[in-house]
Order: sequence, then C-alpha cells, then structure tokens
Amino acid sequence: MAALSSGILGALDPTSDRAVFRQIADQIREAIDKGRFKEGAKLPSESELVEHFGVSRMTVRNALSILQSEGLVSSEHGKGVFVRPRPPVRRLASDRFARRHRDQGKSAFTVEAEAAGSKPEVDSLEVREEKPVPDISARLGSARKVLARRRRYLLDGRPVEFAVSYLPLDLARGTQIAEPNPGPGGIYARLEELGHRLDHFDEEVRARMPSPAEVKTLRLSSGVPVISLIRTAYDTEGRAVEVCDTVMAADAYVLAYQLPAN
Amino acid sequence: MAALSSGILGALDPTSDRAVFRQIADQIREAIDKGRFKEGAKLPSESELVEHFGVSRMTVRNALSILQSEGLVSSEHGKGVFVRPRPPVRRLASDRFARRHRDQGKSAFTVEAEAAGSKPEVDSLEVREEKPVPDISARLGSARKVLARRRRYLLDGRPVEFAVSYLPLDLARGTQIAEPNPGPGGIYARLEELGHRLDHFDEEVRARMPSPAEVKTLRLSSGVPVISLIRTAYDTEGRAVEVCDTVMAADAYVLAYQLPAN
DNA sequence: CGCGAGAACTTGTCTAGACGACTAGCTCTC
DNA sequence: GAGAGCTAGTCGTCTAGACAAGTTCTCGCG
Repeated sequence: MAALSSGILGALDPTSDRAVFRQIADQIREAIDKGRFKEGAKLPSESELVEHFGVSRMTVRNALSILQSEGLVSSEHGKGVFVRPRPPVRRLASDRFARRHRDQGKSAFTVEAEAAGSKPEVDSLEVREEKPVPDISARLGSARKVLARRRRYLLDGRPVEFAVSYLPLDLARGTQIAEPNPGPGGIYARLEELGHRLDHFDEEVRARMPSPAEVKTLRLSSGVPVISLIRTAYDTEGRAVEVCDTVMAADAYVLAYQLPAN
Repeated sequence: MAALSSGILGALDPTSDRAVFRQIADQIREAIDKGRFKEGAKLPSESELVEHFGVSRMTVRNALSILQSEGLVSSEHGKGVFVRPRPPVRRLASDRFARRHRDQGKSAFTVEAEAAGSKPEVDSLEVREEKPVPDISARLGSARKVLARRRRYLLDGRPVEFAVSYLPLDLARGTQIAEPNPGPGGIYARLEELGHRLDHFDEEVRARMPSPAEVKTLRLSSGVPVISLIRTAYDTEGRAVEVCDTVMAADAYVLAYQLPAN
C-alpha cells in the first residue's frame, strides 16, 4: 500500500473507451517502464489494487494477466506479483562451433558458461536409435534411422536450453558418438576423425510460444517465448552429417552472427 | 455443436488434480494437434463448451485464453474462436545484403516478396535527424546525432516487419541517403559510392513478446512473439556506418544463416 | 530459546449472472 | 433487386461473491 499512497498509480478515466482492465494494465506497465516499480519488486496485492481502483477482483486479475502475457511480471502463489527480473543473457557467437574454437576437453556450452562466471550443467542425457520425423529425415538426406542425442543445459541451476542431435545411423553406430560421453571436442571432432571433414553449417532461426512440455522442461514463466534453432552440419562432400534441433528460453539468449559483405 | 456431438471433445476427470480450465485447454489443444480441429476452423462457441463440460463461462474463457496465449487460437469478436492459421513464412537468407545480390532497382524485400508471389508494400516512410538512444549511439561509435530512416513492410496487406536504420549524421547528411527514396541498390549502394566499402555485418537476434505499440503496428494477434534483429554494417576501415533495428512478426519469418566450419 | 500452531495475507480456481458490442443472416420495405 | 432494420448468436467486459492452497509472521507453549 505504500506503493499506492505514494502515488505511483493514478485514477481511471471513466470517459475513456478503453476497457477498465486495460487502463489498469497500462498504468502498471508505465510505472514499470519508468522504473517506479523496479526489477524484482513486488506489485501492490490484488486486494490493494481492488481497493485503489474500486473495481472487482476479476478486473484486476485480468489486468495482471495482460502484463504476465507480455512477460513484464510473474506471479507467485501465496507471495505476490513481481516485476520480472531480466536474467543474464547468454550470447551465442555464430562461430562457436568453428574448428579453430574446438576445445580439446570441454563442450562449447561449458567453456562459454565458465567464462561468464556461471555454473554450467548438462542433464537428461539420453542417446538412442530411432525413426526420425519426416522433417529431420529430409534434412539428413532421407535417412530412415538415426542416432538421437538428447540433453538439457542449465546455467546456475536454471534450465535454459534443450537440444537433440540427429545423426545418420550408418555413420554413428558403433562409434564413440553413440556413447553418452562423445569424448574431447564433442561429436564434431569424432565426425572429422571418421573422415567427415566439416565444411559448413546451415542454421534456421524461429521464435514462437512454447508448448506445455517446453514450459515444463525449461521451467519457463508465462510470457517468455522460445527460440528454435535447427542447425545442419555438412561435410566437404556435401553430405548432411548432423541435424541439431535446439529450443532455447528466449529471455536467456542473444544470437550473434557475423556475415561478410561480399 | 456438431463438433461436440461427434465426440471431438471428451469429459473432464473429476479425480484429477489438474484445474478444470487446464483440462479443457488440454483437450482442445490435443484436438488441434491431432487435426480434429483444422487450421482456420471455428471452435465450439463458449456457450456450447459451457454446456458440454458443465462449467461456468469464466472457466471456459480461462481455458481459451491459455490457448490464445500459446498462439494456437485467436478469437474474433462476434464471430467465434478459430484455430489460428499459419501464415506463409518468409525466409531471410543471411547473405541477402551481400554485394553480389544487390539488385540495381528494387529493395531486397521487394525482390524476395515478388519471387514468392506476394504483393510487397512499404509504408510509414519517415526520414529525420535525431538524437540516438545510448545503445544505438554506442554501436555507431558514440555518434551524437544520427539520420533515422523508419519504414514498415507489408506482404499482401499484412504488416510483417518494422525497421529503423540509423546512420551517423556526418556521413549521411546532404546525400541521397537522407532522401525518402535512396535510389537503386538502397543505402548500401550509396554508402559504397561515398567511399565506405562494406566489409561485414554483425547481426544480433533476440525474441520477446511485443510491446502494445508493436502489437498495433504489426497487427499481431496475441500469442505471437517478435524477433528483434539488430544489424550493424562496418566498412573496410572498421567504422560502423549503419545500425538497422528490425522488429518482425515471429510467425512470418525464418532466419537462415550459413556459417563456415573453419 | 526453539519450535509448532495458527492467523493473516497472498494468489489460484470457480460460480452465476448481467450488460455491451460486433457479426451474419433474415425479413420487410421501397 | 437493393437497402434498411431486426434478431439471434457470438465474444468482451464487469460484478460480487466463495473456497482452496501457498507463504509469512507472530505468538504462545514447552
């Protein structure tokens, strides 16, 4: 109530055409944008807002749900509604898989995370053979069976990324690629040892709202989209040797690409 | 009600811990995923769902609002709630601004759209001098004043992208870059004529939920995130000569990058 | 002093109803 | 036949409650 009595929020405009719950959302949004509610701060409780604006609770909740779907606030049962803090962002350089950066011990994820002072973890590791969905199959030159490597990445305990690598089975079966730990330099190093010198990667970037399963796996709060990145690795013969399907929490990532102007 | 009597939607599980409105959303989501409600199809009306599930209208609306925030459905006042059709996707190749692709008459947007059989339009064209926000200023080497070129792109009447180019004022003032129509090959061709041969571009890709202003400008339906792309162009001297800040409707775009493996 | 029970406060879920605004199809009139 | 107006159906907004479930703090008991 300190927030209200100190005048952060004003009154409604009864002459406006704009719906009451939108006016309330507008006021709170503006207060957040202008820093009158700071990151991580608790908003006035629903009942305080009900009293302040003189509306019913559903109207207030409607307003708050708008802000939640915009990713501005998140609610915590029994505690309150809070201005959503922006998590530290991980920057993915486009050349992170280039041969010259291939670290001989750790994965790109581990190296980058430690450089940024965060604690990296990988869990839900699963390696199995399976029949690919048509899209993956097509990208791998109509492969009928593939080796799938699934894993989830966490930073300081927070899940930020879920990735599945698909490799043609005839290429990966029986090699260290089919082991949970693919060894130093990762599967790209193993592929090159097998004679598949990598030539280039294709990356496709999309953004969308997460499925319920993704919300659960990445522990996403509402109003956070995901970035879907599908990377295909080609060897010098022009054969697609790996497709990696990655889903990232969009509030944790910036993708950085450098492109020649020729 | 044909939809209901034909058994597309089942009954609630009263023993489940899952909230009733979530169960309803789950059922409708599953029906959409499995194609029992097709793209563009109308869902049963709220009152039909109220009757079918034996719950109050707010509970049904709550369920529908979940699906809406997931981008699965969109409601139309007075008409009904519809399975959101997936718009045709525009694929942006990472080399679309490369010199060798610079078309001597039309913009990259126009060329690509016409190749895809769509009708491209550009509106809200505005060119003015202004003081940049700190982030833009920093990217342009602490430029104190810039030339800003704003425009909105539409495909077949639908707004899909809003972009602002910023150029250092000392570089652009008085040139054709400061005109509404920058001439054949666009501002990159003009920059090279002015002696700033382009060397490379940096692109930063983010995804987030749109602000209310962006919802309006891009006519976004709820549950559609935006892709934010910030491109910086550098000349061969290493000077940043342009920053382009682009906001795209995420359901209309795929970004495609090709990266060398060296 | 430690700790458990409880009170007070928070958000989550749900009901039952009211009225408004928009759409589409129908009918009636000109 | 064309247009105006009516009407039924749809979603949009809002009220006034109720109970559930999670959190935090206090207070009294041992």
